[in-house]
Amino acid sequence: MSSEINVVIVDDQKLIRQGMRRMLEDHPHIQVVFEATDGLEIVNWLQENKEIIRVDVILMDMQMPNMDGWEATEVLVRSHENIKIIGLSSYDNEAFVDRLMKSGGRGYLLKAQEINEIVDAIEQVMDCGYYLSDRVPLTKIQDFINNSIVVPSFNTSELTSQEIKIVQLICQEKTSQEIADILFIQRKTVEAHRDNIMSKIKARNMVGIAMYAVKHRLVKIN
Amino acid sequence: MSSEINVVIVDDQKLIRQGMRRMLEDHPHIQVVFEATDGLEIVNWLQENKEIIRVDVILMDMQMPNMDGWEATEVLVRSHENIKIIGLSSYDNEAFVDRLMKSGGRGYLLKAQEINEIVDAIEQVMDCGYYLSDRVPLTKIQDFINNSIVVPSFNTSELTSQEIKIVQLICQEKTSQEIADILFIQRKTVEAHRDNIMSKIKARNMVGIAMYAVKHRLVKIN
DNA sequence: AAATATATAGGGGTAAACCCCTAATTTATA
DNA sequence: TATAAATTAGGGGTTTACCCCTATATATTT
Repeated sequence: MSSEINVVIVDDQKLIRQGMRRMLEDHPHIQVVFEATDGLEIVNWLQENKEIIRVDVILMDMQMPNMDGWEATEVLVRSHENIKIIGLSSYDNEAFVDRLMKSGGRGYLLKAQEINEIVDAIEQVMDCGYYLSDRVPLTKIQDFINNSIVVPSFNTSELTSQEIKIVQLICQEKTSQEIADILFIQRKTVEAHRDNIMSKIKARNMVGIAMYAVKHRLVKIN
Repeated sequence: MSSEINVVIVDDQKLIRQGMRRMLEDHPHIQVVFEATDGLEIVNWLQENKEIIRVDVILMDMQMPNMDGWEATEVLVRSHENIKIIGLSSYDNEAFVDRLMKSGGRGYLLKAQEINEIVDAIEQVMDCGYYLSDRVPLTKIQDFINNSIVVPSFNTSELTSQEIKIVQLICQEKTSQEIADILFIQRKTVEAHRDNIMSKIKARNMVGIAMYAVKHRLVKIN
């Protein structure tokens, strides 16, 4: 399944970028399609090139001028939800990993790590959606899996905040009437919203809505 | 005695499977007869091929979608008692080892371990029935020897494999009729299964089933 | 051998979901 | 300010989900 993965490298150090690119060149199914020197550059570049070039994975340094890796990740997961961001850092720091994952990152790598593991990470992120290195303590991983909520402060997705409320209630197995009672609106209104949601996200039924909510982390999985 | 050992590799990562297979190819008395990507696949495959191919050892990853290594082990030690299952994981976690041994596993290996140790483990399991790595504290080993009763508690994943199939199709937004057509059974049968699933997992509707599937990782989230 | 679990399938009814449609008011944005 | 988007609500029809029930064959477990 992992055929032709388009990767972008974001790091302020040229040496790192080039080294990474070289190493990835040994893996023909991985294409480095762009290099950026900081968060701002990649955000702007994607804005202009999103229609032209498909980007699957971004290898993002954390410590960078102008806009650091965490900030850039927060911005990009909202505007380019299908791009998977893997953090890159010299520091094996738990708080760093934490923050990145909360920002919407899909994995965290150390620069000291071997190329195999980087390729692994890219492939695993493409296949499973996430990559968590062996080093990351298990408790952290479970923590992460359990609390993988990111309540979209902003308009994350294409859904409005009222629609998101309805989506969340649907995920709690509420019927339209129950949702109406909770939100003090009419059942017909809930149904109108629900139908809108379905056509927006191209869902066939409420299960589709629930799966969307999970995928876009609109709900907490206990 | 260890002549011609038939091995199955179960891991969701192709890289791991292929690497393992390659490494085992250097040992001509070990044959890799099948690769599966998750617990469900190996359970189903064995069901269909138990008469045709003899399987001696299964190298089973722990963290997998659909049905994880522990669940699969619990199922398989019941239905195929002569197959010896060696756990495989990236995590050197005592609780993981514990749970696997309680599920009926015969040994636990780290992916980081060298191929020699993996071959060792396979041979030792064939000869002695068990393999416990040097890392495992001695007390643990004695624990196992003393309490080497396989406590197959129950169906961990309270769902049967047919039910899991239906759950997965529900998560793909299929209607009962569509599921029936896919599984070559009647719509009424699918509905009976669905109702059973709902009462088992205490779901109110299909969204509840989808959320359960997510929580218990019966489905992959892309 | 008996009890239990699983997979199968059907009858029949109610409520909800689903899928069209229109349309008013409010809020945000160009 | 004009336009667009969001929120609200309703009419009406078809399909599906949901919730009872029974029942048989097979497989597994005790």
